Amino acid sequence: MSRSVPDPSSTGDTLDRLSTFEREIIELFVRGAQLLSLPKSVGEIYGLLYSSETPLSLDQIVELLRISKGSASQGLRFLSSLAAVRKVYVPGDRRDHYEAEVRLRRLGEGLLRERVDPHIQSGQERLERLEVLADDLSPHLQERYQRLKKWHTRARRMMPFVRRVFSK
Amino acid sequence: MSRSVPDPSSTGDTLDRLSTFEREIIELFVRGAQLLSLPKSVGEIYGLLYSSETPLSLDQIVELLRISKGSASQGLRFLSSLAAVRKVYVPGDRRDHYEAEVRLRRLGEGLLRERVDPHIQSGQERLERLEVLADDLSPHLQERYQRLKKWHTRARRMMPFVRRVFSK
DNA sequence: AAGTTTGTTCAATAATCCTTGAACAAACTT
DNA sequence: AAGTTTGTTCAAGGATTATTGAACAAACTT
Repeated sequence: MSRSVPDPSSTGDTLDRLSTFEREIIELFVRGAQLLSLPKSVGEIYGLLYSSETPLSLDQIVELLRISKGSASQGLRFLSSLAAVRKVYVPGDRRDHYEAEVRLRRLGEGLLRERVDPHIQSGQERLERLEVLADDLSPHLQERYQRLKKWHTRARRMMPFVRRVFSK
Repeated sequence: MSRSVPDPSSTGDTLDRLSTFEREIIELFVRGAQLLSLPKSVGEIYGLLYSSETPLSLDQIVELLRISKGSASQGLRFLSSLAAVRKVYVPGDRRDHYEAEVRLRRLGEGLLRERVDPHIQSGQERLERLEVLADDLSPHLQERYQRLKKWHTRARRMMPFVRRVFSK
């Protein structure tokens, strides 16, 4: 199970198992996670799987990243829910192994589905519940209400389009 | 300085100064803030200004939302940095008054400029720093590196396009 | 069936982020 | 110039979120 070139600058007993390059890749995804306000561990796990040549099991991830089993388990579950990682069968090994989904398009789809769509949906419902109140409102609030509805319609119309940006 | 219809169901001494409708609008923006992982107070302030007929001063905001002066000040500063609110001159009043930028396009521009662009920029730099290491890498890591660069290029190319989505 | 491996759950802790309020500065008023 | 109004800053506290690790369950092995 050969891991790639270890960093010579690794310190003492830590005996890092990741090359400089891999660590840089991971950091890149950790920052990406920040941008999306996702936990650091999620970025780490995805980054590790992104750079790994072979699928990795939970305990390999735990060992390489030095995070707890709990974090790894939860992180993998989250990433699975986005379809950002998938389980792959490894002959002769009982453990689940994971690999990264590297097609940007699929990543985008998962994120939109899990994190944006629900908000658009709940905003939709909220606006609908306001509809009944909207009649006896000041002209100003009427205008603002109409504007909100317009935003919302546009957001909904935009979605399939945004999805397409990720394609190809 | 007439505020709009107070909610009849307001409880005791609180004597709410916001109508049901306004409160609903505010909650809508609080949820929106959540989606973007912004502080609740930022959503509240924007929601209040969005629904307000007249520009409001800091202490009016403090009073209406019952948040601290500090929160209001910081929230307004943040919203100003996005150009999501702007100061307006109110004759005969020494205080700054704020009103909401309600053009979706402008809001989108501010958000992209302040929260997305910097990340794309720093990712850019990070990738460039990796370039030098990229030569003596396993074929697999080479491939992943190329893919990352492709993502990045696409993200950059996408930006002006995304901006345009907000227009008109 | 007893023991092992594998992975999940969840309560406790750690880390992070938001809010408050008091102290301060700047600009105006008397 | 002393006092007031207006707004900012920031340390302390509160609230929220992430991570850990131990207990547990399920599936396999001997």
